[in-house]
Amino acid sequence: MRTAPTRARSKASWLINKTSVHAHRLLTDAVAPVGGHGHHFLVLAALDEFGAASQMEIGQRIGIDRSDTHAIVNDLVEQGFAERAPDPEDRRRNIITITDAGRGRLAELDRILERVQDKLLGALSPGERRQFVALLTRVLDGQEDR
Amino acid sequence: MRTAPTRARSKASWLINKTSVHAHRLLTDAVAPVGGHGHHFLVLAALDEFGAASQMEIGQRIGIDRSDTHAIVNDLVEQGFAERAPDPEDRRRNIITITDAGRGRLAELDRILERVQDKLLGALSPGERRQFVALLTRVLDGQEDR
DNA sequence: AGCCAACGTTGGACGAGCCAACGGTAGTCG
DNA sequence: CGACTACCGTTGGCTCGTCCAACGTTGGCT
Repeated sequence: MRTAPTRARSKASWLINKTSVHAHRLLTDAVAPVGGHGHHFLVLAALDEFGAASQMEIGQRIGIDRSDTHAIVNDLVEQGFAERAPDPEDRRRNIITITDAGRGRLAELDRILERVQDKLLGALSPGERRQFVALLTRVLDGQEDR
Repeated sequence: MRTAPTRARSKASWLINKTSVHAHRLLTDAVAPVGGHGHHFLVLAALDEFGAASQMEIGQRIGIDRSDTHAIVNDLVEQGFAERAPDPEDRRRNIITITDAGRGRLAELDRILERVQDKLLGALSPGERRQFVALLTRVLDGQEDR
């Protein structure tokens, strides 16, 4: 691997984009064998942590478009990891509920993703990983409210 | 903005992917007004730092496919920022050379990208930025050689 | 001479993120 | 009550970045 230009390697934006490609591939490769998808984990995590919610709310929480949320929820319902029911109090909405099988699936995906973190952050010590995640969180939060 | 699930926010892979979307948008938005492209900067930076090179070598350095390198070099040649000439010693190759105008363009894009870094890392102090870039570099390098 | 590898070029596949439009529902205001 | 507006889910499609396959040309090897 020939070295990239110094000017590029000093730009955080370039480092992030390049690393993101690797991270994304690690994630999809790790989750594909069990018939999963990166977004499945996010939706299940949101349902588990915040309880049943409308598709709109889920999409806002995990930061994806409502049309994509629709497709992900379809998958989860098909696989028995979530249930979709119309909201009796507001029939415009669907209420999505996580099932017991869904909680099991969430745990499975969580374990898989933890291994992905290990592969991704293998070059860092545990302390550095925490530092990295902390800095990254602040960078991301600084972007979200604009 | 509703908060994302804790499980997601603790995963470096998710943070990186999400931040990458913001970084990429900041980059393209900043570079579009001058008729540029993120990859233009990379190719020019490689030519400036390592001298004239084949398209293959450029692509390997900045980590993009040769077909995409082809398109980027086309742009740069059209705009007068680079020149493409067949290699007299190996006629399979093209030798790409940066022009004086190309060096000026590189400086312009570099200034623009520095402002992008400021927007992206606005939440971090100068010392934290250096730390962040250092950690990110190690993470990326750990992925490249696999 | 014959075979294989390298390079540039072209075309296209694939997924992620995003947007527009529609029907159905709820809330609001005259 | 009726009209208007806003919201949600659903469907379809657009754009861009990344990647791969195939081809013709050229060079190296035996």
